[in-house]
Amino acid sequence: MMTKTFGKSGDVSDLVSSLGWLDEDGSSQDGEESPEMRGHHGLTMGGRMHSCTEMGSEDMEEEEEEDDEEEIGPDGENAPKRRGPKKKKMTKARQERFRARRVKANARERSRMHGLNDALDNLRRVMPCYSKTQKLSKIETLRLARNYIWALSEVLESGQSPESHGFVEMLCKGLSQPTSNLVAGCLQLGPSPMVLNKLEDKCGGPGVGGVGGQAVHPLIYPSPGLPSPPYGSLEASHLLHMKGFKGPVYDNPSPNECSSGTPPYDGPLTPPLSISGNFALKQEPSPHDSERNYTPHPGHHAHYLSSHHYPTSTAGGLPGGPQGHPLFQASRYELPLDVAFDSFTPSHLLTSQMGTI
DNA sequence: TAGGCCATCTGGTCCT
DNA sequence: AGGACCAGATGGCCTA
Repeated sequence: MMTKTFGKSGDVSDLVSSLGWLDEDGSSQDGEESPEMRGHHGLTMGGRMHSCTEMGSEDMEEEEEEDDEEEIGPDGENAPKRRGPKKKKMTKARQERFRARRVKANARERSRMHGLNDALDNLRRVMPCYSKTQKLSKIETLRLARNYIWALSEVLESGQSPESHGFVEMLCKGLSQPTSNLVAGCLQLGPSPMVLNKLEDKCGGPGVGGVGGQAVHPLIYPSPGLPSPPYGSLEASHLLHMKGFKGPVYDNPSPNECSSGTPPYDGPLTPPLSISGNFALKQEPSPHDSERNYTPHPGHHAHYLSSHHYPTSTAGGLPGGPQGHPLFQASRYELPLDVAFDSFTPSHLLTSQMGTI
């Protein structure tokens, strides 16, 4: 591991261990270095450290000197004195301060990324087809969110029905095929009889409540006589109480818009109508709060990943690509059994469940 | 096995 | 000086 990592860097492993890199940040409580540290030892020491201002190569050479008080130039005693300001020696005290700063910075960075992920998770919850186990990837979540805002704005402006293909196509614009299939399946526009059967199994049948006693979105089970889900009032204007439905008002996207796996941002997509006033945010406790106290574990990645499944975007076709629009293809992606449509309630979620995004 | 996605560490930069 | 933010790099896990 270390030998492999430092293979190109020469013998710096001694330096690394002398600096205490293997046991920083509590990441190696049992004395083993974490995988992350393994990787970054090689990176830091082997390459980028040369441009580091905090610990430049000269400082590193100084660090190799166990005696803090000796001052020997990089090339030995006979080396000409450097011009310019003298670099501070990396004494042990400085090393310790540096490590302490680094440890704190790492913790802050972790916390920051956790916050970012929490916000992303909150965003997932207000997206169509939220599933606790089949989470959308980060990039797909952002794309779907963009499309969702755009589609809702279109609904408000043009009166387009949220049940139309146009609405769903707007939602799926630029998404990967698996995600598009997921959305289409959620909105019952895709080839989803099997999917719906699964959902019925899970939900107790169309219109019979939702997962865990939560409401089923009426777009999925628009049968008459369904109990009114506990939506707020805004969703009525957004999605559910659309009057004067004029049928699909969808403008087909340009042929090249969905022709790549990671479609570039196709223009400003400025929503025609501002709905910013609908975002009355109310923070709810995050499910990750209990994970805030980071306890590094060799298998923490496995633990995380084993409990989250992401629809991979590598499954071939792309929207508008050679395989055609995903909404009208045979489903290659099955919905998870626990897809929770209760989150597909735009306004009440926006007003009551939406955390800080 | 390759590719996607992820968490993490890290150094640089900017700001207070 | 220290914190926030960012991007690069790395390795692990999962899936096709």
